[in-house]
Amino acid sequence: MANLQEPRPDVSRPVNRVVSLRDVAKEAKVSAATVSMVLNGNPRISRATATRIQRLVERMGYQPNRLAQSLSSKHTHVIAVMLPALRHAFADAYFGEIISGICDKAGKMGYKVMLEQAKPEFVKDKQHVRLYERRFVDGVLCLGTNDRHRWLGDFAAAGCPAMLVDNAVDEFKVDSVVCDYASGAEQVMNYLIQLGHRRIGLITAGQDIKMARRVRKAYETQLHNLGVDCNDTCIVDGKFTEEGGAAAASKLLDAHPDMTAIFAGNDKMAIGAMHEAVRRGLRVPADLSVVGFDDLRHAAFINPTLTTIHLPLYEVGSSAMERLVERIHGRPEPVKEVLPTHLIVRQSTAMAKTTTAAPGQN
Amino acid sequence: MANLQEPRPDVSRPVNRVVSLRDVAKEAKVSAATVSMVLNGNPRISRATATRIQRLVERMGYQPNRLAQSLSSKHTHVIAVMLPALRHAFADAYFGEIISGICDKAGKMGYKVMLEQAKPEFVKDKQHVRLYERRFVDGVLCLGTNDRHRWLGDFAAAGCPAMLVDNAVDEFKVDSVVCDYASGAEQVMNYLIQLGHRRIGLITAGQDIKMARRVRKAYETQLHNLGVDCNDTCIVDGKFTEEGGAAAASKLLDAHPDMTAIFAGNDKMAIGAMHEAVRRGLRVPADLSVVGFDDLRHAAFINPTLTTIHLPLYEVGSSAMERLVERIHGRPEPVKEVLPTHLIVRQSTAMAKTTTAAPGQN
DNA sequence: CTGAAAGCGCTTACAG
DNA sequence: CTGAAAGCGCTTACAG
Repeated sequence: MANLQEPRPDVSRPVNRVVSLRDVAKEAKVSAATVSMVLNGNPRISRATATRIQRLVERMGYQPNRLAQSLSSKHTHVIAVMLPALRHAFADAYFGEIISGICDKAGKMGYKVMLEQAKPEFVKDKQHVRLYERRFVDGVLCLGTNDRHRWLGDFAAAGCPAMLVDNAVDEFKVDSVVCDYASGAEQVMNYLIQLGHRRIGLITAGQDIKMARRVRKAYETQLHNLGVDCNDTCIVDGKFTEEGGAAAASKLLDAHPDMTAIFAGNDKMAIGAMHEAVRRGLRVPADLSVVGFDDLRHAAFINPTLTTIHLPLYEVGSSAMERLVERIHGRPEPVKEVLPTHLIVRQSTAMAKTTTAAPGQN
Repeated sequence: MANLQEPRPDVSRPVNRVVSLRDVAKEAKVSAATVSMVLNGNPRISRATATRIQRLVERMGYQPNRLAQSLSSKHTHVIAVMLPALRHAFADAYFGEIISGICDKAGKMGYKVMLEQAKPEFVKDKQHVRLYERRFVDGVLCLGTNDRHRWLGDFAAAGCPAMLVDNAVDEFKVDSVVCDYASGAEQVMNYLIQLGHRRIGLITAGQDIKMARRVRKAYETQLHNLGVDCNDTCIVDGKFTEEGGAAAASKLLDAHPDMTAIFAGNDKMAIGAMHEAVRRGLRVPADLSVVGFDDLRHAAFINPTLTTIHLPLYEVGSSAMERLVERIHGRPEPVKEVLPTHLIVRQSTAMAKTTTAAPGQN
């Protein structure tokens, strides 16, 4: 009769309790260390024991507690994505595309992704480094950075692996993976000039962002080489937004009624510019050509569809993730990766008016 | 002379090693438990010791290791956001707006947010529950779900706090916070009918999504009450995308050349529909009124600007986060929250052609 | 090839 | 009001 007690569940171990490494070890009559090594593929364990234990793990439905794993192993297998403190950062197709690349690659590499926003108090409290110091993550990917983000220097100081995504900052030695903005801007300018445009306006934004400065630089250089004088009234800040783009276009068109083309530093500003042009009764592209930069999804669905530079944002995210993990694993060389961009010609651009008047031109 | 050794740094403790609870305790000449309790605001510790230790913590720059904290305390203070397995889920303004609300609220509540995508293999391997079982997170927020997502039932079975965001599923008892889709659709239909529209097409999508079914239901009921016969050729699936919306509009306009209004189940499809209308030489809104659903940011920046239903997505995300934490803390009552929606009238809608012909109407 | 022990850095009862 | 001990669930040397 006393034997009847045996199958009774142990009170100190509720039936539904999650099974631990020790439970498996006990069941297999080996040490916890052995089970751990089997799970981690340590070749020291004999194939026989390994398969026997693997089966048992399967059968018992054992799931390692990652807190314990990480506490022991010192690796969290989590990385943080830092977004800028913009109200619509998460709803922004630009960041979304990068994050998509990051998450897909992370999944494949066995990493999890934590989302953070670089709000003022957050960085003031050094939370961005705490993320690493307190063992939330193994490294940080920074999106939407600019030169004023002095907290970027904190990562190196704390020994936290970090990488800038689609931007670079000279001041701090931080790794980066970026799109080739300079080449993109050159392609736009070459194309517009080929179409006969001379009076070309630039809607720029974020001159504290190195990549944006490169676009402006390329624009100025091309016009300069052409002998077109481009004073500052040809360049207006559009704040990266549709509203800003519309306002900037308004300023440009007021100052230069003869303007035949507008090159915007991103698709959103280009869309705002087109909006403003239409509001003024201008036809796009007949009266005004508009070019964007980004190739966001809906650039192909506005009216007219937008000529723009395609940025390989998904690939930039994916590659940045990969490089960051290499850094985490101790790769010493600094990373400076540049991915190619290319022009997508759609409906928002046409020959400049003056040139179309010339005979023999098609 | 032997005393000279004392200040020499202990070899077993590298100078740069991160300071631990024990280091603080040793320095303060109290037990680790005491320091821990001070940090956790346990009132058992005298004010004197508490402030003394707090100052020391500050001075030594102590940062608690959250892995150790979580392993002991059983709380991770992390929640997961599960996105659907769509290629552009992260770049989608709809999800972005919700995530924004979630992250802001999470930050305020001391929670971190982990990003996951419900890819087929992910859910097949039960990774969505593992997230909880393996102690990555304390709970899960599910976005973009539908009736075919049978894995939603796994959360309850595993005792994992979970919540559906902006959708509900009858089959499983999962909490939810949603926008009032039924009321939104009613507002659209009332408005269009008031404008004199009778031949109204519906571009729908995701009939395996309860919220989408509610929109369709409201559409059908309103037309039925009006005595307008609406056969199935008035309802076309647009797959939630611009392309799908354009194709759906094409079908609708082919089948019903007399159609004066199209109501799309989301803004993207509405934009696609407008695109198709313009392609056919129809003027929006003069020839065809188009109404969207979502009120995404760029709905106000397309041409013409889009009349649509505003969905409080940020608030839905924020509220879902709050409710989830309540659930994690043991709140027993199931959550079914519904947030109000409202019509935003912009430029894409006008009086129906036939009615404008009638005298005395304004 | 495997085990026993120590340790990761906290929190939580249990004493006093 | 505070301390010593046990424990969270793993991994990593150290032995043999």
